[in-house]
Amino acid sequence: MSNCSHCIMKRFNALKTLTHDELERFSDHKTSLIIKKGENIMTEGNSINGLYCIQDGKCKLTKLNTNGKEQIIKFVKGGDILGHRSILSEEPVGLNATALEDMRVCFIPKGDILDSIKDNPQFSLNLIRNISLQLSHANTAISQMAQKPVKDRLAETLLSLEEIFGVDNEDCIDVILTREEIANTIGTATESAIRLLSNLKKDGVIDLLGKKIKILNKNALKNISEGY
Amino acid sequence: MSNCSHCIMKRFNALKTLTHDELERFSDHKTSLIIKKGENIMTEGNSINGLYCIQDGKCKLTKLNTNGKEQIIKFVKGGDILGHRSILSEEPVGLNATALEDMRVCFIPKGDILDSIKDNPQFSLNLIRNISLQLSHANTAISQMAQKPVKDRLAETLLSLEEIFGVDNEDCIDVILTREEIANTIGTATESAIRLLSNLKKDGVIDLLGKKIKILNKNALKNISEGY
DNA sequence: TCCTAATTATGACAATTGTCATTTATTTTT
DNA sequence: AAAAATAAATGACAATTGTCATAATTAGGA
Repeated sequence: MSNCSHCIMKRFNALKTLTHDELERFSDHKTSLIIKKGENIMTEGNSINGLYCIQDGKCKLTKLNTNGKEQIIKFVKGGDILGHRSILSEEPVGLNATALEDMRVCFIPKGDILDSIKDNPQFSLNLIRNISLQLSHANTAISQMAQKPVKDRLAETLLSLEEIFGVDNEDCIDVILTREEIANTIGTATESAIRLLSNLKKDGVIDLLGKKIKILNKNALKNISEGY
Repeated sequence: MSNCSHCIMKRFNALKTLTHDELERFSDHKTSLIIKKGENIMTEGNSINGLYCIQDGKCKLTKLNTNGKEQIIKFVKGGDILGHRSILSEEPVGLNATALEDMRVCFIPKGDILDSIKDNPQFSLNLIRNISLQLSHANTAISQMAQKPVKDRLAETLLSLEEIFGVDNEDCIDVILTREEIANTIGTATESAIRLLSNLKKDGVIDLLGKKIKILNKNALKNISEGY
């Protein structure tokens, strides 16, 4: 099994402040998992006793609404961590993390994380910053969901997906989502999402190649996302 | 000037874990402020160098959208604290805090807070939990804004306002908001909020006494908020 | 108090968005 | 490769929500 000291994860996020010794301790106790597309890493309401480090692959964080609809709150990819909020707050997990493709994930037991939090103030501060930044993003999302029309939110979401996942060798946004998942991200009916995507294509702002989406005119999208 | 050791604040939130010595230190360095209705305690984008303890009065936390509309993210009242997110994350303030009525507020300099965070792990953990809980609420709000119709969101908001502020001696929700502020909370046009409030009154679910709102049938509101 | 300004309320209409039905295309399974 | 299942696309229509105009009411200042 690979060693945390050499893991790409330690270049990212809060983990980059961990010492060699701490990483060795993680190595000794960690377990590596393969999560298949469609499976959950974490499930809303469950409690967890450790931190998940995403080595590779993409997943969606979702919340099931009282009306039974799925809302996608956030996308997560290699280099990100999951579960730290739940560890720190000692609350159950608030969101489902569902793999969008096969994933490689490491699980580090809660005890080791708490030890590092105690010993390494910089580590715990970075965890707090991570949560704090998420709160800031969430507040922005509330505002946009509440006040922007669906078309603007779609434009915003496409830009944000390219920002998060980058583009592949054909300049398409490098993530595969169903139209339903796009609809569940912006908070609209699947048919509406499909129609608005078609309109954007007709206007030459994006191109649709099967499920792949290519942004042709980023400025136009930015303008649409701001209501012009 | 009053002493933090005897302040009602210390019964609430993260502050309840502070020691007598810490509270004395706070007392020595704190400043008391009166914030008039309509004035800002904090302003979006500004940096702050301390923690605000709300002694008395109510305020709204808002975000200005790119389209110029105000979105109300959260309501805050006596016993709550403001600014800890910004202190911990070392980022500028993300929201405007605007007084809904005259307020009494204490300001405790950042240095004292950071000292307590370092010395008192329980205090810092409680701050994290506070932020973490806010994130959890924010995620729920995203989901509801995205997927629930305006009527449902209004019902939800009325219940939540009564939960937060309680009722006065006439059983009205104990906060005065304009129709525009209600609209900015649920994310709709002022006229729509007015119309839906009128409908709820016509249906006998609430009563409207000027700006005061009285919930007559909490169960009916709960059902509406869940789409029935 | 009266006057002015702001807020609340309501109507009429337009724009947006959702729902249902159906067709076409794509993916998965056999 | 064919069949079955799933997803995407589109039309028709209904429901929701927003905008603009205007009237009624309330609040705040001279």
